[in-house]
Order: sequence, then C-alpha cells, then structure tokens
Amino acid sequence: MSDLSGEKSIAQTLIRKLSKAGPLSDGERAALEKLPFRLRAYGKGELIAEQGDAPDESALLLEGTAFRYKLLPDGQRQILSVQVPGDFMDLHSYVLRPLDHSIAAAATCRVARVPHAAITRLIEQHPLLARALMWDMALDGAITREWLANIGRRSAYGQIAHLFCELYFRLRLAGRVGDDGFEMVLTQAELGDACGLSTVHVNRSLQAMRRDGLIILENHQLVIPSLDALVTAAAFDPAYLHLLD
Amino acid sequence: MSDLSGEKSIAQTLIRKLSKAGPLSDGERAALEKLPFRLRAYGKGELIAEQGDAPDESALLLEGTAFRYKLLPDGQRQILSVQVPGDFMDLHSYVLRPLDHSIAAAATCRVARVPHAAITRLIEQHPLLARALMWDMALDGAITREWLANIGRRSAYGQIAHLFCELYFRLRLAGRVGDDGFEMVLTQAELGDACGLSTVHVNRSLQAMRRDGLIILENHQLVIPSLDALVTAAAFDPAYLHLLD
DNA sequence: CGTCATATTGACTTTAGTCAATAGAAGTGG
DNA sequence: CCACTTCTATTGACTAAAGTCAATATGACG
Repeated sequence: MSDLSGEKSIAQTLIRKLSKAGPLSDGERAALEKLPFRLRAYGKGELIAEQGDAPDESALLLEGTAFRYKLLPDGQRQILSVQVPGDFMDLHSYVLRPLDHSIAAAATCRVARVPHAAITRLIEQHPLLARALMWDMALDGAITREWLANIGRRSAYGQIAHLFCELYFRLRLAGRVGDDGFEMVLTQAELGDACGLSTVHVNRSLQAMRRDGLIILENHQLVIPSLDALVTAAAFDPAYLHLLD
Repeated sequence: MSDLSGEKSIAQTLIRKLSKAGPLSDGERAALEKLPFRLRAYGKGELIAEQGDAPDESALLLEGTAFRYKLLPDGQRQILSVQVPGDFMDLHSYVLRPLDHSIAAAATCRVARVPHAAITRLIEQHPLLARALMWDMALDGAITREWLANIGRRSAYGQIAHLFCELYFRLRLAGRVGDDGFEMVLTQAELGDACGLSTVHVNRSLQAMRRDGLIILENHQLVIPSLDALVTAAAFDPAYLHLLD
C-alpha cells in the first residue's frame, strides 16, 4: 500500500469510473493520468469532510467504505449515501460550497484528494471530460433519489433489503464481492441512520431477514444465499445504478 | 404568452440561473442567448417526461409547477422533488439515460426543451459553462439530500413544515411569492407522496399546523403568518439552498 | 481484565396507516 | 345554467408499524 501503488491506482480508478460515461480519448486519459492529488488515510470513525467546510479539493475514495451524513438540529443523524471505492465523494464541492453534509470513514479508508484548480484546468483543456464529471454527479443524484423512494415508501424490512441489494451491486462493480459475500462495515445504528429507523427496529428486521433465509450476516460479513430472493423481497430494480458491465 | 416572449425569457431565465454559479462572460451570455429550444405547454397532470425515456433534450421549466416522481413496483408513488420556474428539470438526462423517474405537471406548465447536442456544443465552445451546469446539478443534489434527511428523520408535522419552508424560499427566488403568500398547487395526496405519508395523516397534520397558527391554507393559497415560527417548527436551515440573493 | 461499543431482548407507547363514510369543489356534457 | 361525475378534503374508528426505555449479552480492544 505504498504511495507509488497509490499513484498508479488513482488514475486507473478515475479512468475506469469515468469511461463508463463514454469512451475517453488518449488525450483525455493522459490528462487524467497527470492529475495531481494528495493521498491520505482515515481510521474508522474519522471525519473526511465536515458540513460547512469549503474544501478546495475533492475526495476520491480508493479503498474502504465511507458515508455521507447530515446532523439535524435536534441531534439526529441521517446517512445520505454509502461510498465505495471509486466514488468521488464530494465532487459537488467543486462547484457548490459550503458542503451541505459531512463524510465519515465507516472503516479504514484510503483517499486521494484532487485540487479543484486541477479540475478546472482539466475541463478547460478537455471540455468533454466535463461531461464525464457531470455523468458522475448525475449517477450520484440517481442513487440519492432511489434512497428517497426507499425511505419514503418501503417498510423497514424492505428498506434494509434494498440497501443490501444496492451495496451488493455497487461493491461487486468495485470488485469487493467474493464467494463469501462482502464486508458489511455498517453497524446496526448506522443502518438505522441510513434508513431512518431506530437501532432496535433494525435489529429486529435483520433477525426477520435471517429467519427468512434472505441473508447470513455474521461478524460484518454479509452472505446472500439467493440474490433473486433478496431482490424480490426488496422490490429492487438495479436500473438506477446504470450498471454497464 | 406568445413564442416571441418565450424566446426572450428562456435565455434570461437560464442566464439568471447559471450566473448564480459565478459571473458569466459576455461570450458565455451570447452563447446562451443563441441556445436553440422548443417551447411546449403541459396541462395539469400531464407527463413531461417518463421514467425509462431516453430524451435527447432537457426540459427547462419556464412557468408553473411540476414534480419528479418514481412509481415503485407495488404501485406506490414517491415524489422526489418539486420543480419551480427556472429549474432545469432533467438536466441529468443529458449525461445519464434512461431517466430514472418521471416528471409530471402539477399545474399548467410552460417548458423550453433544449437539445442535448446544443449543450455539447455549448460546453465545447465555453468549457466553463460546464462548470455552471455542474453547479446546477450539484444544487439539485443538495436539495435531494435535504429531502432525504427530511423524510428519514422528521415527524409528519415537521416534514410538511419543512417542505413549505423550502417552497417558500425557492418560489420567492423565482419571484412567485406575493404579499398574499404563494400558490401551493400540490394536493394533499401529492404532499403525502412527497413526504412518504398517507393522505389522511397529511390532512390531520395540516389541521394541526392551522391550529398552531403556522399556516393559512385555503384554495391552494398558502400564507405563512410568521416565517420565523414556521422555520423554527420545521428546524429549517436554508443553507442547503445556497441562496445568494 | 476491565471498558466501551455493539447487539439483543422484553414491555410498553406513539406515530402513522387503513378502511370507510361523508362533504365540498371543480370540471363536463347537455 | 343544471345534473352528474370525479377529484379532493375531512372525519371517525380501528390496526399496525416503528419508536422508546431499560436491561442484558456479547465482543472487540487496549
């Protein structure tokens, strides 16, 4: 996990992600490879960005899991998204500041911070890369909208099932799903804050899902015995993730 | 409401909106003025765009109120946003298709449809306008995230109060608030679908808000006797709207 | 080995949903 | 302009989902 390997991986991570918006030219690839950045690691629970900040860099998640969240005036927390490797977690801070939410590491994270000035240069020299960045923002918006529908209209059981489905597909795309399922780093309290539920109710819903054979969740490792069954229970339609692979 | 007046207003509408992202150069302004578009009116309840569509134009709302929504597999509806004049309602379809939600007119709407090809040309010739479009998308994302926190963590009463606050500020910015408040075109069923509540519960919450003197709502005209009181009841912080004016 | 975070359970309360009926308003065709 | 249908709003009675409080495990970790 040396800085050199980091240097290799950040350009590759970004190119891999953005090429989903459409094929990149050699010039665009080269420009992305030359993008400056600073590497930084965060421990579990550490703040990566804070609501109200006006950062002059945007954070690309290379490794680990993080989440965006808001604290309401009364102290309640709402988790707004889960970020997986490859996500440009606060690309929007490039254009819109201050940040309207915080970002915390749910587990150890490795992050590349890209200066906004470099993004501006990138766009000026390769205007169509702006389109790729817009694509990334649009996908982020689509996921947030799906969360809105999830929280607004599904039962606790359905919401959690839906979240697990989403994580499964996104983590698989990021190459983080193995034969033994994937690592579910979120605690039950965090699941609750993501779905607008109390911890107690999350616990009971998880037990119901276990009873129904939908999931095997032990030591933060999640196994999905039948993806079909989980997808059906969640009424999950992966279209919004725009998976091309 | 002739096409000529439409032609004047669309460029102005767009310029007014995008200049909030940062000052526009004369060249950028001129390019926006030359942007081609097609005008179209929609009656109340009419579909402006449909989930699954892959439009080659994006719709700018000039007049009226619309909302984005998703239909869940079980037939439930979740309203994802309310769109007010000046909103680029499906700018994201420029980069991300098919559309993950539908858009319907909540009242009579006038819409300008801008071809995606023209947006691409715009960006190529004025790369920094891409930044302004990203700003618009980012603001849209910020609003969606606030809705997420609203639905996830507030009571029915608080949610509706919060929605009214948001509409007040956004409509005021769009110049649609008078001394007699503003037009609240949404029905109680629509309010319910926006907040993830049943119609009956919306009705009872509205009555409670009336009793508490927070709102006067008659014939779809909403008067807010004390903005402070409503803002407090909603725990509303307008920061996420990034109001500059 | 003790501490702190996380997970689990039980008992009880609250919020919001459902069903069903009624009342009002708005729009339509004649 | 009227009769009629159709939304939309309101109310009551009842149910169900989810929250709260509090105690107890369980487990990770220094």
